[in-house]
Amino acid sequence: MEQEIKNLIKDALNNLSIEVSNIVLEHPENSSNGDYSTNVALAISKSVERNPKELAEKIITEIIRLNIDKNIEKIEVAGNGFINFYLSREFFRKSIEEILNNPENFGKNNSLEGKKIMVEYTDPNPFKPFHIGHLMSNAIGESISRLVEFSGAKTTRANYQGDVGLHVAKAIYGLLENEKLQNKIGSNALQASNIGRAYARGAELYEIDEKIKKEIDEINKKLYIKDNDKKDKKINEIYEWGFKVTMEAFEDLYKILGTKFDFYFLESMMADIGREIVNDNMGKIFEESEGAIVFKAEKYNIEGQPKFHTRVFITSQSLPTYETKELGLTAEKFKTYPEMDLSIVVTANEQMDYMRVVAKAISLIHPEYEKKMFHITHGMMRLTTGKMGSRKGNVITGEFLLNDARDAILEKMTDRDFSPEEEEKVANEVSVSALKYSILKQSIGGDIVFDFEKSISFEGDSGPYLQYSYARANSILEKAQKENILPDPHAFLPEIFEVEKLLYKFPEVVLRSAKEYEPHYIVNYLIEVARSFNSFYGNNIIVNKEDKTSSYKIALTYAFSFVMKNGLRLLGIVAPKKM
RNA sequence: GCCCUUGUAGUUCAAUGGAUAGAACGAAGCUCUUCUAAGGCUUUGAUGUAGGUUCGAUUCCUACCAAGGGCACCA
Repeated sequence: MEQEIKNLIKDALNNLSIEVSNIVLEHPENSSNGDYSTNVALAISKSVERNPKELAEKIITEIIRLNIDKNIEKIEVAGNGFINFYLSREFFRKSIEEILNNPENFGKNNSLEGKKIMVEYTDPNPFKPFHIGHLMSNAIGESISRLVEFSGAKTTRANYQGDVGLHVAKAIYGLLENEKLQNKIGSNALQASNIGRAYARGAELYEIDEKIKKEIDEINKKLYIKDNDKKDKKINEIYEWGFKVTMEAFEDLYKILGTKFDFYFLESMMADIGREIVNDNMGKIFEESEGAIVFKAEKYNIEGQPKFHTRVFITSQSLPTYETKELGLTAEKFKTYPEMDLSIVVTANEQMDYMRVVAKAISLIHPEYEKKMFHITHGMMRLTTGKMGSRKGNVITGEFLLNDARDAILEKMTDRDFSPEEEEKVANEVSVSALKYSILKQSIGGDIVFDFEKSISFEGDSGPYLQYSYARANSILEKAQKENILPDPHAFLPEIFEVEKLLYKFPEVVLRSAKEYEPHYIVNYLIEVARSFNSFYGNNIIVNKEDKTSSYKIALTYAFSFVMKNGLRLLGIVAPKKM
């Protein structure tokens, strides 16, 4: 429709001998200003030295003279010279029909058709808690994965995890100090939370006790021993158990969160690969400085662009830094998935600067990778009570949040007749939705001030509100089936509802969201759609044998439920039929 | 000091250079013998400061102020 109207305007301008390179057509915020609007008369009024309102009138006359198809009800001049297009009943009727004809695919686009994309996100570390920061990365990464998938890309999901390093040694120290924490009974989550506690203890002592600091450093060195015979048996045993149990606990969480990774990359594997790359490029890209091996990226600064800086890749102790591992990781990704067109990495924005430096180094080695790497950074989770850090132990784990949200939801669900399994399943789906929604509702660059109460709220601006709207629609559809009234998008109904004016826009919103990697456009759109549907629901009796237009209202309800379901899926949220 | 983010109702967030700057929470009121009241319907309130570009600026540019992050051997 958008293109048709644009062509119409273009032809009209042509006939008036006015040339315009780019016609802007948008949806007015307020639907009383029409369904589409163009500012073209305002934009060109100066260059043609005409009054914009008069010009707009002329353009409209010309459009009407040219052709006015039955999708357009009327065209008006408004404000200072906007031209507003009002779509017809017939257009909205057809758009409902279109949704019903292909519900699964409604909203898809082919902007990334055939592209192969890998998205790396979540990245929790074994031996450390899975906290709300990881939840944030997971929600964003999963949604972006689904957005590019819905745009035609073949998408794979990757997770990169720090299985070596000081944090492991700290956790192991904590476990050695308090053997009770090594209890191997209970769920993965329970065992993992004990390990998390051991980590917090170890991290605390590392800061305040010199002697313990040395012990932990010693454990760390032992962890790097590769020869099986020389390994410390006890430490090794704890490591194997701890690694397994924390990784499995993460896996349990991914299941609840709705993520399934295709690739797991471990930091320990990347060090050697990265080191080799550094060695191969000594003198060309990397150089020695103060005993360390560094990349002096500032040599590549470009006027007007953010500046690079020097980063250490191999320390003077001859240990590879994170930069080197990242180098190895990127190489490994392209090796694992050679036909890859785009490698997206989702991390917090504190990593932005050094990722730029690493990316620069990589693109000097592999110029063909330069355009294939994309780093998406999100803000930080901030607590209303202050800063959170896993070292300080004041972390809110994903487990804890999900459990709490689920308990609150279970209390609310008492009046539905669910089997215990169903109840558990739906409660999980609703709690995930509450949390994901509170993360995805804002643009991803900024920090999120995390309010526990609000994050599990079910009212107003929330994930459960969207799910609830879907469940209500579904219950109407069940009733319609029982009463044997079939949906009919051809049935006549003179009134055009607000919800109809929104439903046809879904594909545009998806496209924009995918192009900008911004799930919040979907969120805002779904809230608007849900609100308009709830209003429609409140003011109309939809299933009614006496009402000849009932079958159209049911068709509309179907269309809404399909859009809502597809939209929620893009956010990584499941839409339960009952709640 | 330099580089990135971000400054919008009391609070948390929206607004591809457009019209009367949208929601939600909070507060006040109304609404279930109709399909899920986790709902609907009313009322209330905001663009950090100073310039510039533009027919038009929350949006773009410059300076300042404020918050957060980053800038050599941590990740």
